[in-house]
Amino acid sequence: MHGEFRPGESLTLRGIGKMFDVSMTPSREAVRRLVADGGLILSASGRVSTPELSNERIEELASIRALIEPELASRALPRAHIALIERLQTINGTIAEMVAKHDDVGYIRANLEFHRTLYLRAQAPAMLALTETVWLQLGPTMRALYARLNRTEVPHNHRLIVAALRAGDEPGLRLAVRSDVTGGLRMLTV
Amino acid sequence: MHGEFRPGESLTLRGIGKMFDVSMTPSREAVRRLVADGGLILSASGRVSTPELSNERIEELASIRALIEPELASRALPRAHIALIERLQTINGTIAEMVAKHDDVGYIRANLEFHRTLYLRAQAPAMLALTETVWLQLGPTMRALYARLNRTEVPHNHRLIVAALRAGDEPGLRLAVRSDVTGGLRMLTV
DNA sequence: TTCCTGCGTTTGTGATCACATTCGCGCGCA
DNA sequence: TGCGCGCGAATGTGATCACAAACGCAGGAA
Repeated sequence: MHGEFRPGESLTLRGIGKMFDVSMTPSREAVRRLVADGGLILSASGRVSTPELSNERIEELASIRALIEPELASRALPRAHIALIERLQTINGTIAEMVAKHDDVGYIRANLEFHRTLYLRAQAPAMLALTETVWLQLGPTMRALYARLNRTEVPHNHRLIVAALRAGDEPGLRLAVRSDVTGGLRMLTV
Repeated sequence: MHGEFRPGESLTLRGIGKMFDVSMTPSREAVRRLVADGGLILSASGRVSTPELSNERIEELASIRALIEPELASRALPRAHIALIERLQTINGTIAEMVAKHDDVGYIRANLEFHRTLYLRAQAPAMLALTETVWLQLGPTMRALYARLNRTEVPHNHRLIVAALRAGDEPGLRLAVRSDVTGGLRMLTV
């Protein structure tokens, strides 16, 4: 999910086991879970690798994000106290640090934390879980994107999201979230 | 997904293994996969059971269906030839049979097949997979519902869906799908 | 009757093994 | 130089085992 693996990277059960000092059994269970969620793909012969998404698939996943995430943001809006908004601004600060350090994985992690922090307020665990499933599928691909473009600042849409939250502007919030979600992924499709 | 298990039913790895004449290992992997998708829940001590959904959770899952499924139907609409529409009507016939036989599991299975057949035309595999994840979570609960109410005919909304497809009526299709999806689940919340 | 306490049984966990399949690299041939 | 064949290494699969934890039922105390 955080882009620690590149698209198409292949993994082995024994290798994963060594990473975490466990035997093959726990590796297999973890892999099975990730495969179920689309975070890893299983070849016909049972080999495991990170997904290499086609452009169509990327667009589809972006559509799903554009469908669900504005809804989550909208549900979070009535419950967004000032403490939450400040927390989001702090995370934006972290994002700025990651941009400065050119830490791609850190950037993705902080970016997703921004969204998750907001959506947690929606009190919609199943919807959030579904969204995280989509993030999981996009992880390796997002890494490939952010490594390519050279960001200089925090995404503009994050500031728009915070502003809309402050103003209680529901349509503005939906639009800002939608733009933030589709904006980054649009440049993924080569 | 098809409601073969009641909500809160508990399963054991060794028991599942016996069902399919395999050892614990394949059972564990299958269970892990279903747990990842929310089709089964894992207690703190590792015991496995089917989920007993709260009313809030049922409403949330219904919202997700109401959000995604009209989108899938809408994407399928331009590609819905006459052959597809006839296939949907055939499935409606199967549903009528299941109603007559009071076969709850068969009813759920045919009902989901109706939706899946339509959505497959949307050419959106990730979106369909997400939707099936939701169906999976609702499976045991749907069984509990359909066993309770005594249906006498095919759901009216299924006929509306077919009519909207024939007419190429996109707003009507979205509405019919949305009604079909939320209608059944509304009476679940006791 | 109700609650608590033990204890035997059931259950999940992680490790390990044998085996069939597949991969990938190098050799040899054209 | 390019292509196909073959063999050894690597990999996933399913089974089994030892062990610790949890469960659930029975018996006893209040």
